[in-house]
Amino acid sequence: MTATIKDVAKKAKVSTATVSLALQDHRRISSGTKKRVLKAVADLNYRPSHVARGLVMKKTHNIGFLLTDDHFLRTEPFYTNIFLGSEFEARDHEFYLMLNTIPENFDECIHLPRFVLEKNVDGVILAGKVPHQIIECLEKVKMPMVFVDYYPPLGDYSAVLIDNVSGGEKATEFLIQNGHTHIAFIGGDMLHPSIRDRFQGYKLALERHKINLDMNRVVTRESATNRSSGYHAAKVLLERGIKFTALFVCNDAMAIGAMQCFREQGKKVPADISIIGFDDVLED
Amino acid sequence: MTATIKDVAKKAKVSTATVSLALQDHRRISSGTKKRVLKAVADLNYRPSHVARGLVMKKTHNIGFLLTDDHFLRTEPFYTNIFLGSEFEARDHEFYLMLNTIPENFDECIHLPRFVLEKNVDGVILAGKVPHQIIECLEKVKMPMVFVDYYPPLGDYSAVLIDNVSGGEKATEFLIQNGHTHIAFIGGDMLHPSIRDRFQGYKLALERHKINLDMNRVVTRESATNRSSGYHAAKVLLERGIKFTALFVCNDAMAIGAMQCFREQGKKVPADISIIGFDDVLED
DNA sequence: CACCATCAGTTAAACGTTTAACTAAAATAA
DNA sequence: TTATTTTAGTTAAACGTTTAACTGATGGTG
Repeated sequence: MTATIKDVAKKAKVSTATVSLALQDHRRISSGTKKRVLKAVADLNYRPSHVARGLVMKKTHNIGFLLTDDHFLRTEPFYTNIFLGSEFEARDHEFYLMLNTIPENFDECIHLPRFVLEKNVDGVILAGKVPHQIIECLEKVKMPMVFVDYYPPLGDYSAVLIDNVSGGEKATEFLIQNGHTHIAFIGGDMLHPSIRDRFQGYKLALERHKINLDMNRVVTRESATNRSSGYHAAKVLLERGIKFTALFVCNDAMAIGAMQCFREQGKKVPADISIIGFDDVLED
Repeated sequence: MTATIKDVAKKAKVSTATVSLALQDHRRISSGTKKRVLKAVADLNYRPSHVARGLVMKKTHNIGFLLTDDHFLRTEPFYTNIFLGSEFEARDHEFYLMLNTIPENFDECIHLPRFVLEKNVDGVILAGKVPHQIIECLEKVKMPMVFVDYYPPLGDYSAVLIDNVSGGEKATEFLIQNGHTHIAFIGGDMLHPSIRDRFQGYKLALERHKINLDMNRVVTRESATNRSSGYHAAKVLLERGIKFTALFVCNDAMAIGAMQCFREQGKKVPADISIIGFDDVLED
């Protein structure tokens, strides 16, 4: 089968310990021996077994990646991208990523991912909004955690976030810079902290420029944050018949939907309406 | 730390071998002892270590999942869905799935996934079209493989496929059944076997019903198979000014794009044009 | 009664690594 | 010279399982 450390040791005429140390470039091993070992390794096409190493080191070199299945399946590949990026980075550091989606209605710790139960990961990444239940469960077993694009309402955690307030502010600011004063806003699920923050940024920018906030130009009744809700929101906005020359949409998926609506209504983008989104998602 | 088999053995006052056997429900162990062991297991919240087990059994209970990164990132979550389904099924059988995306321009075996090199998977699933290079590499190391939604041009492999010809036939047949005789076809990347087969099904259905194939009703010049190419193809079709009351689009992503085009042009679906797609992808 | 099966478990080796503790030889210091 | 340190390795235990081979006890058979 595959070569093991013993085969390498035999071939290089040293002990397995020497092979192990040589591969770690340990100073205890002379450079001559290191060369011999490395040659044997190359000849036999040897790679240390992840599993065996994990067993003795009590480190699995695996990272769990948790998100709700609907996040994973979103048409807009936002979280898929985050997963992919994590995988690249993990690979660079010789880690594996194990994905585990969880149902949104995560009822009990019954569904605690196996890799947690089997201590098969050294820590987990939680992407997007996850049920609070699972956070508690993970905390109970002292599993190292880091959040991405979500911060739990209570507790003290490590998280990778973007500055949504400032982002929303900059987007709005950009429109103002371009001479717009009648700027509408379309939001989706306003329960989501990111969306709320972007709206907050929108308001701050208007305030700074002494433009007063007209709630007739704001549509935040959609419960989803996807294309079709963007489409609907745009329709609602048009039906109100109020003037707006620019539009800040809380994310790109909704922005795409909105653009589609405008196109159907014969409005040109950006000739008639300037639109700015958020996320850098491609239309197709 | 976590309980090991030794802790269980101690608590149940048996040897570790007995614990192991009891958990496998081995007939060598009396039911009384089994009860005791199971109780200890429950009390200590014990789960066998995936890693240690893998080491001795020479089975990792991991499955590699390989697809090209662009497949994974497609807006249309087709492969993401396949991945998710595989994960569910794997979970049911106590397997883990390790995803590894590969660049499309897979140049050399340099990029052979680590989990293959480290013998960290028992086999791999290859989803969608993958570079032939990697198939050869995997074959060289005798890695068990199964293809999903793709069959390599040469060789003899296990694969999970749908019957695209028959599917295309049924879709077209359905339109015919509903009284249509002027049925257009929109295709995407015609190099892809699945798309070609669906087109083949379209032709077969027409033939069976003595409707002759008019290539003016067929648009197959798009190189992509996504929303925007569907949009363009629909536009091309309309511009030809030829009559068609129904349309079979080779997949749902393109169908959605086509519908969008029709809507913008003021055509009602299905009042003016009946459309059938392929894949069961949700619009949003 | 001697012999053989069956039952219910235990012992110990094995899987492929890492690493603390040891050793033997060579170099340095006193 | 002897004592000490440094160098360059080796030995063996450990990680948490599984399982083939073994052990004793009990029961059945001729």
